[in-house]
Amino acid sequence: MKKTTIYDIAKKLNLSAATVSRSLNNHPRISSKTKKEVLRIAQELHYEQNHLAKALQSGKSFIVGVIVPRIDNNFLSSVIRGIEDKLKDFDYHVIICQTHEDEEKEIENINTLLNIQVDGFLLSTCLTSIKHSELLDKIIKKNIPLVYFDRKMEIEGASSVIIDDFKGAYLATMRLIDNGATRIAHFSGNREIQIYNDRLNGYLQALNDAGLCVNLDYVIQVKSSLDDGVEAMDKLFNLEFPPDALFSSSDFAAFGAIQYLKSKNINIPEDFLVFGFGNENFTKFDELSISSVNQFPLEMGRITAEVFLDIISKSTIKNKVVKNIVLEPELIERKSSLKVFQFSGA
Amino acid sequence: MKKTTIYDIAKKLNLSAATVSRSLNNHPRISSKTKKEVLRIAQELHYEQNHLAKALQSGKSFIVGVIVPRIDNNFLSSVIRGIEDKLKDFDYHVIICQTHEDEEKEIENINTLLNIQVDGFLLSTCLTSIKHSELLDKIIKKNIPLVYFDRKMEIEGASSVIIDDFKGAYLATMRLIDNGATRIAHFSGNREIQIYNDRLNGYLQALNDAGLCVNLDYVIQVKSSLDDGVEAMDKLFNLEFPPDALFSSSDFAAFGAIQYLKSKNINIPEDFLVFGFGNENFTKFDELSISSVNQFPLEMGRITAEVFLDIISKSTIKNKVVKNIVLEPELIERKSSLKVFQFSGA
DNA sequence: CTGTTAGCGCCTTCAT
DNA sequence: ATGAAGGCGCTAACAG
Repeated sequence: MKKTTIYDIAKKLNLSAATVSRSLNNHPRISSKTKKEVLRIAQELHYEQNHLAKALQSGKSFIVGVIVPRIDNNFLSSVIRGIEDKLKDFDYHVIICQTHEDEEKEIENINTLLNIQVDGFLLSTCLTSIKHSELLDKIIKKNIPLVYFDRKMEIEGASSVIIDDFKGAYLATMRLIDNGATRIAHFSGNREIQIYNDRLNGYLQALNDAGLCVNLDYVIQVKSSLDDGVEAMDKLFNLEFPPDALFSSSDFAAFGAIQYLKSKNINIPEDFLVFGFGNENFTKFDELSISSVNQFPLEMGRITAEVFLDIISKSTIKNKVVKNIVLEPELIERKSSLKVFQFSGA
Repeated sequence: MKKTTIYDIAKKLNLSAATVSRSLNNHPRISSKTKKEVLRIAQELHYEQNHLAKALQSGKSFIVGVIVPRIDNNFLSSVIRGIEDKLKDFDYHVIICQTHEDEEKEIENINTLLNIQVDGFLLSTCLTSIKHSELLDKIIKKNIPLVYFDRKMEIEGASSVIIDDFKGAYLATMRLIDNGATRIAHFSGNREIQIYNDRLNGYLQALNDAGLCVNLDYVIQVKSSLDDGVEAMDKLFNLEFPPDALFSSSDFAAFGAIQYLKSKNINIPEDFLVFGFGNENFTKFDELSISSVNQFPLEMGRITAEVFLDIISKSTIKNKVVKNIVLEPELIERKSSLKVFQFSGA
């Protein structure tokens, strides 16, 4: 059986397709009698709007493209959920693309989404070099809303929703210091990516403010993976003076670090303090109990979607809405960074 | 600047839009000279095909909908990656929806995807009751390819790509028995979902074949989460005769079980053997080293996509292609299920 | 309040 | 080998 269109229901009611269309869209100056009839017949005939036709006609696809490094972690999948939850009330659909931290793949994804004419880009980017600014400019030029979340780039005309990574890092490091650490190592990410650079700077600032000297041997760049955490920890413990604490910009790497420490029978938090970042699901489990920084992923997703909707609805050709939102991080302290009481006789 | 269409390039070349369209689609009876010119001008004008128009015209959206319980685990995100990798070579795009194990949400997702006229459904379903068969029938009636992966339902006309869950469970349980376990507990999932039922049956069959008696107190239904694993383990150890091994249909729950055991100073594998299912990333780490069943997610995704492409290309109105593929599981044995040698003087 | 017309961009008969 | 015409389903502009 053929799909029913507005023409079918127009014919049945001796109306024009335009009137049917208007009725369906609840146009103000259509008699409510007509509207009711149209609605009735529409149901009767199991009418369903053809989004494709509407999209072609309106120039909008009602699809937004979400590009992330990967989806198999709690943080990003929660952000995505936040985005979806918000957007579904506005009839937008979401296409998710993964870059696997590969810049080429991200370019490819952007082009694909450009191709299917998404109405907006929501990006947690892994792009670093400015050689890609051309592509991003294309998005801006085409007036497609571009909202970064978590990981942004500085692009004229792009919006962003991030947390204050510097602050999160600063506070986390400070907690380690407060709790007695003096030789704090740091797992950094790719420093061309702003969040990792910010976290590094927060860490450095905290050391500085506490009057601790910075040992660059303690700063190691890792990928957000357990393997890298293990390996990096091994490096640190082959130094002449190994650290006594770790602030990791990745929970996964922190997990790896803890694996390593346990294998060496180094006790946490008695002998070594650990603070992670991201508040991944596994951090809260007893055996790990990793202190971490909460980035409020659901909220971040929701707000990212809201910024997009704002741009869509309020932007004019003359006046482009651009929002840059910074969320507050929250420290979640678990066993791994607990203060160890020293019974110094006094 | 306006988007360039085939008309623009037709005008520039004094050709008809039809010829341009044919050239772009590499139609056989267009002179190669014309084709070349069209291609040249197309590039010059930065022509990009309007997918929406093509979709409207062809009745195809070039989008396939993927519905999964959740994306934040290794198995499903890898399957999705496999799907994407395969499909992108055929110009199909993927929309991912999460159900969070909520049947209502799955229905909602299916309706949404139906609405945007996806060209196919790739489902890892959480639907159990047959009350939904109506909706699924709608998909079949509309002749939209429906391919289940991992979790299937028995629907006339639907295809599926799954692993042999029964066999995986049977073999895993058998290994535990071979390695000395006699009181093997099982974490089951929702048994209305076929994979969990199959795994349960594999477990039961193995016990039976080994001449071990079944103790239903040892079979506990859990969600695929650490919390549930901890809780279930607590239940088991409050039994008069606690088990000496666990076959869990979820790695996450197995992880939880191990957390519990460690907190009780029960050593693995000396005092207790564990076998999981899914080969999640974390299973391979030293502290855990959980034996598990590999489901070859990348391959499963690829094959699922291939089945879809097969259906698309080979199905006729008379002859509907239906494929049901069962992959072989692979046992991955790690420390958690190792045989413990008993020095029985003999 | 409703009808007519036209067009979004593409492809596909049917001609030539 | 190419052109002309029509239509996919919908909405917006212009009438009345």
